[in-house]
Amino acid sequence: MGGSEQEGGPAGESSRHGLAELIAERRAKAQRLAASDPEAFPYAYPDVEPISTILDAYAHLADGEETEDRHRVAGRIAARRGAGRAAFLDLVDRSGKIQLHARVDVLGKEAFERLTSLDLGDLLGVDGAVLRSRHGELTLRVDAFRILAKALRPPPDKHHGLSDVETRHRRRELDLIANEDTRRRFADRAKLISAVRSYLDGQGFIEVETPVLQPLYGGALARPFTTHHNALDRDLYLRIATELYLKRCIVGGLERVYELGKDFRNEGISHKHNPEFTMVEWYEAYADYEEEARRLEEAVRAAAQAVGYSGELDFSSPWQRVSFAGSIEEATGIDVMANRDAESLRAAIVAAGLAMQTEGLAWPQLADDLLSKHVEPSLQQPTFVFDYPVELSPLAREHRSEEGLVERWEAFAGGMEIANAFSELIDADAQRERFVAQQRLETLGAEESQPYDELFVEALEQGMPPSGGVGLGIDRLVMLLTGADSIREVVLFPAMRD
RNA sequence: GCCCCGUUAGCUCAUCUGGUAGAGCGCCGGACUUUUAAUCCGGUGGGGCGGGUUCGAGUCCCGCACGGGGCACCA
Repeated sequence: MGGSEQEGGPAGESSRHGLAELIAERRAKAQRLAASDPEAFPYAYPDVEPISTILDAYAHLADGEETEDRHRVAGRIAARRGAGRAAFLDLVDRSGKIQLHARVDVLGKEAFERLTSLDLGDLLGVDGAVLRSRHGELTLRVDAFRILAKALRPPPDKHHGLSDVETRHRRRELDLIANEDTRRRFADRAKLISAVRSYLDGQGFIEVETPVLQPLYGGALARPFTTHHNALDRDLYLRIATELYLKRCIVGGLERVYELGKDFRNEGISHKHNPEFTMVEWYEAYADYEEEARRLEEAVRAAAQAVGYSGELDFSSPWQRVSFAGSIEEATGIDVMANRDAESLRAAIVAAGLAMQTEGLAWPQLADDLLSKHVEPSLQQPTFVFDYPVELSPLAREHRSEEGLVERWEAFAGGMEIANAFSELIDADAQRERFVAQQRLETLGAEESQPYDELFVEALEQGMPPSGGVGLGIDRLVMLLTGADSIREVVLFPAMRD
């Protein structure tokens, strides 16, 4: 539907007579039910079993076999067949779907008619005996039932479901009602997050919570959202990363910390980008980026296992490893390390005949563009890209043997970046210089740079142990492990225009 | 921000060159005691918004909104 149509006002309802009538029918039924029985809609319905446990427990039942085993289920009415003196209903809960057999000779005329006059989408609780129909469908013979809630609005099509992408994202509840795939995907998301937490917890990490509202943003190169604190009468930023605060926790001696939560970046929206997204960052004293690469492999493997991933990507260790400069040279023939200023790199790009915007870009942007446009899309299988230029990585420690590089990797899979890690820069004076260099880059045309964070530098001055840190994009990992091609499919309520 | 495509009933979809907009599901009424996209009969409901061209616009033109894809931006 067009987004311009707003619900609510009498004018809006009258222009959609059909829907208004449907709602009126359902509301009248709800009122009749309430009038006929003061307890028509109970406040609770205890001892409900998941449908799937009943399906599993009676998988052995032969066609036509009946039991007197009573079970209680509850869910939403998804379909209804037959009438007269017997009817079949499909009841759906979070775990699955089961058929109900309603018989007038079991329920009596009044209750039978009350049950069969329900609408698709209504919520129903049932006590019944398990049987398998002659057609082989596991079924509950309805012995007693409670109407739990009335759906005033019609549900999506019982067979075709809801396919309109816009409605699926704006009205996620309808998507969840109509599409089992959607329900499963978000259940998988929860399992994946739980697996990552559980992995880190098991490795001695402690989960911490650092400010979302920050006086100064940092830890990534991105534009922030700004907000305002009234009592303090000052502007604050929504965090773009948790990095700097987590490192202060490492300085403080917490040794292994992680935070899993939302970051906010005020940038474009795409199938890979939502303005608020979920990231886990972990930091670990006495480890370097090699150690963290191993950890990422383990964490992702745990996540893949948790959701039973069986797709094309091979997350079994060890992942492919390439170098930043080497992968660019292989893809484009350009040696970025031999062209260390914007002028000469731009010339090399032009000479190579690459269709790329180069005007006004500083060296780091040019080098990063080469990677993201000519290398990243081809990285389908999980791959680490190692050893980035120092200009791109103001928070990473200088490479132990390669001049001009830092010890940093990014992990890619499915043509997307999923993680980023460093041997952390722990030298306070070097960090101060990097911040200054960032400010200089900004004047050379960089859109974003790392703001100078004096409090962070002072924290480093307390002495920080050699450490490794990782940031892993949860939404993108969910995309990969559930086969979603858009981040909007793995975020329950993605950002949409009003 | 730019380019391309899309928007028809509550849902899923039709509607050849401009000429009274159809179906299935749902919902309402009726038949049916093992159906499963139940079936059968009858009924109900619609062109995203705003302009323009035309005797006549869902269809052609312009603008807007929203969505999808791409670019830019963005690790």
